[in-house]
Amino acid sequence: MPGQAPPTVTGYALLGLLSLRGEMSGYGLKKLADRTLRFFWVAPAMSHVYSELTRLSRAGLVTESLTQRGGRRLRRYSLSAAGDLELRRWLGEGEVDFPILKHEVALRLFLGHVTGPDRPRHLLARYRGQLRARSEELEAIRRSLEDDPRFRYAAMVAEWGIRYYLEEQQAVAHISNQLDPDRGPT
Amino acid sequence: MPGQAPPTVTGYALLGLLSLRGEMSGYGLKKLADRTLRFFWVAPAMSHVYSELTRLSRAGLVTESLTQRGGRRLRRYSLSAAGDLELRRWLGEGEVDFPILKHEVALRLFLGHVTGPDRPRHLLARYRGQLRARSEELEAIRRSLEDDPRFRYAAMVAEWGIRYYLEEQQAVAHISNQLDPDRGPT
DNA sequence: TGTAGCATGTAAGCCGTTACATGATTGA
DNA sequence: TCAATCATGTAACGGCTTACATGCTACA
Repeated sequence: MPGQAPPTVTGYALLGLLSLRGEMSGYGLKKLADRTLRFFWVAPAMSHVYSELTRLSRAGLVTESLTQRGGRRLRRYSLSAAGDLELRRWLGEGEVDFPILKHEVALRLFLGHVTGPDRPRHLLARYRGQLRARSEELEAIRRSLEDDPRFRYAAMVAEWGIRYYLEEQQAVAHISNQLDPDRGPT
Repeated sequence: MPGQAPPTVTGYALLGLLSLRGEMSGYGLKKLADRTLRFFWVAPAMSHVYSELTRLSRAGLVTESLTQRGGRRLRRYSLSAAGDLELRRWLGEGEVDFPILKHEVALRLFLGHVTGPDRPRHLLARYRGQLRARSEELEAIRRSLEDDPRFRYAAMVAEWGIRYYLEEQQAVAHISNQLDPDRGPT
């Protein structure tokens, strides 16, 4: 069977979540992704999780177990031996892209010459609030990860994120100062 | 003419570049994007720039001027009055998404329980080198922006980026320490 | 009794990519 | 004269999204 396309990065990320938690439903996987992957990769849409899981299953990297509970069919996925191997292979292998940032706030600051300083100033203020909210969210998650050695690496990534959000708040404060009306540009 | 889809964010970004620099070729726009947008939005593929420009042109937001120079046709684009208006409208309007980060290094650290600490440690070291290179690149760009009030906002974004790369280097150092063999996890 | 959460999917389409194709100009 | 850079596109396709469709279960 030639032309089996390798999984996408998101596919591997899902394999990784399964390796962390064991058997899960697509729905559960989505919720877990929202608590983890979302902060440094993507928050995949529900439908995307399902289609990705279908592909992984066809490739033999996850196994499905279909159960009936009441009137509801429940499909649980877990990492197959082949999936575990393939995940390890991918993790050990070469090319890792430099991170990509899609930062609309920065884009709008960049275009400040069109709007004048008021608009970026306002957006920066809002962004700061969002950063605070995100910080708290992520800190709650990090606390929930504490003291379980299995989640040690997850906790490190969470701390990295918290640190980033903090620094970002300071950067925003600094820029807002520069945009201050007193010392302000046109 | 109903059903004219509004430009994408990247479309607006290109309008913004035109507003900053005036008349440019698709090729020139791509090069400019690589020195600016790349750091906080995307580095659009050459072909993407052209197709986006075609759409903007059809929507009347940019005007084309086709000239012949030797055996080569040169198509230059500039912001139309409608484009300028639409750009201002968009910049002034609501919803700005929270930044999205696609961070493969973080993903691989997150999955450290699969590989053990050596692999993330190695990737982190490489990442640090890339961060240094990027820092220098961006610092050169920022210097090229100095002392021109038109580029004031662009310079602020460049400084923001430099600051981010610096903080990221420190974070990486911190994490690498935690992964140190002496105090190391399994 | 109603609603929030659990649960599983299909269809259509957009944004952006890589691969392919072509050729002129500048300067070492 | 050769390579790098300038310059303009088309075709195919991939990853991910939104909108749509359906229905069970727990609990207030």
